[in-house]
Amino acid sequence: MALELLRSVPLFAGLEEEVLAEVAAWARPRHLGREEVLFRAGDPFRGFFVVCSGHIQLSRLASTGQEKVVELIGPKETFAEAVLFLDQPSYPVEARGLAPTELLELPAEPFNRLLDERPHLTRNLLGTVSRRVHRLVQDVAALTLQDATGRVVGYLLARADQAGQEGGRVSLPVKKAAVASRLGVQPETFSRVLARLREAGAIEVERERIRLRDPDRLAQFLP
Amino acid sequence: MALELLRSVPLFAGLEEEVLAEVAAWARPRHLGREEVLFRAGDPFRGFFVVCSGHIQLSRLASTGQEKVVELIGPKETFAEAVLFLDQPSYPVEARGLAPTELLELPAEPFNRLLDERPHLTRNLLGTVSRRVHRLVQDVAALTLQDATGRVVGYLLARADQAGQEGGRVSLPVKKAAVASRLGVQPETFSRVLARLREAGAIEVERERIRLRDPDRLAQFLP
DNA sequence: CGCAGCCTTGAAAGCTATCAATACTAGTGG
DNA sequence: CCACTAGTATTGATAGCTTTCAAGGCTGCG
Repeated sequence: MALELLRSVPLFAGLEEEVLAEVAAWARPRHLGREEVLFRAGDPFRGFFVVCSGHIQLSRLASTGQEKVVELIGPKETFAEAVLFLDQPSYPVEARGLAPTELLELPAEPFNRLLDERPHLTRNLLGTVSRRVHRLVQDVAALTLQDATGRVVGYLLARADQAGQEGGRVSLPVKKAAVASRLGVQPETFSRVLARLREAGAIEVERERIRLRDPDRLAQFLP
Repeated sequence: MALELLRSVPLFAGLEEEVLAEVAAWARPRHLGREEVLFRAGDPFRGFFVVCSGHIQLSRLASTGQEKVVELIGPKETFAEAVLFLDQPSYPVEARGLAPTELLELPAEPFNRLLDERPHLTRNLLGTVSRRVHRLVQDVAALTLQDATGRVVGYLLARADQAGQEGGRVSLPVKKAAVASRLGVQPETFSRVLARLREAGAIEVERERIRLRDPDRLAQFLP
């Protein structure tokens, strides 16, 4: 049920039940198949989204055909909220499903009105967008201050923290090429880095499951 | 005068005079010398800032001593607004003056209260932070999809648009090494790229002033 | 069983960083 | 007014990392 899910989304944390219900009433369920495009860069803004299950890839395309994955979005995460407030509301990236994915679409207009009535929601939204700024700044720094190995190690350690899985088990959310692009690396390089970490005894790789067998040794690969 | 300046800051655009006056009353003037540090990464958040004159460099330091300039802030621009809304309010970057700089510091607390009373201000703030997200996404994409030449050309063209100086005159806001770092390039590479563009007849360089003599030819250097 | 997609591995090329030296500028003090 | 100096920018040569191109291996599905 939509309401159930919304409650666990940080953006809606701490909201009164009635507000939550109102949001849920507006939310439009959407399904997205594997490799299916939700919107393209430049499309006019209609609303933003909450992921219920599955994974979304936000990417930017170069004129050469290359693409860079800007972000990978998983369950209970929102995306495109910041587009609401741009002067020219059009999506700056492309969104595509990486697997069969269930979404909720939150249309711009009713949400916009709700913001004016509910300061708490607005405050949450500012927090969400601000965290995104923070993460992007980290990404920019990582892309210039760290080499490929450093970025991969940083990603693994961050994911181990966040997932909180004991024993340092990390599982890549999507196919490796997408993670590689997210980290600003070619798939081949990503594979080679993992191989080197494995040979060094820092990790064990089995399919998309990675065990951080020696986090300290792993951390030594950071610049 | 502070009030005069605030009026021209996008963040405060369209606000009632009384609100503007209130903000101005709280604003604390600060002076920053060349290379003087305003705050370091990790310092507890006290407030955010408006640049009156001069230039600020926001940078992130690696453990190796290297630094990456995340953003260059000029007159009438604000920075660190997004830090207000992080769960753990501490500055994620270092701010340093690149020249003698006049600032206004807007302390967190009174501002926070004002936000709850003034939806318009909150809306502006969301717009400002969202634009920052947008720019950062562009930066991330540029760092991975374009080579050094592409990023320099992109920067020159963007600055020519924004400055709106006729005849395509661009002047670098600060010393070249800072601009280079902002673009994710070493100073030597930046110098070489400019030299190549000059030899190709696309630009003329004189000190920190650059003339875009042939924007079309310049654009051909983009990937 | 065979095919398609994904991942891995190898070799070579390209771009950028790094190290080093020189030119240049601006600000300082004689 | 000129010489000096420190900071800044340019240029050259080399090394290193990553990308690119190519081929082989693995897996899951029809």
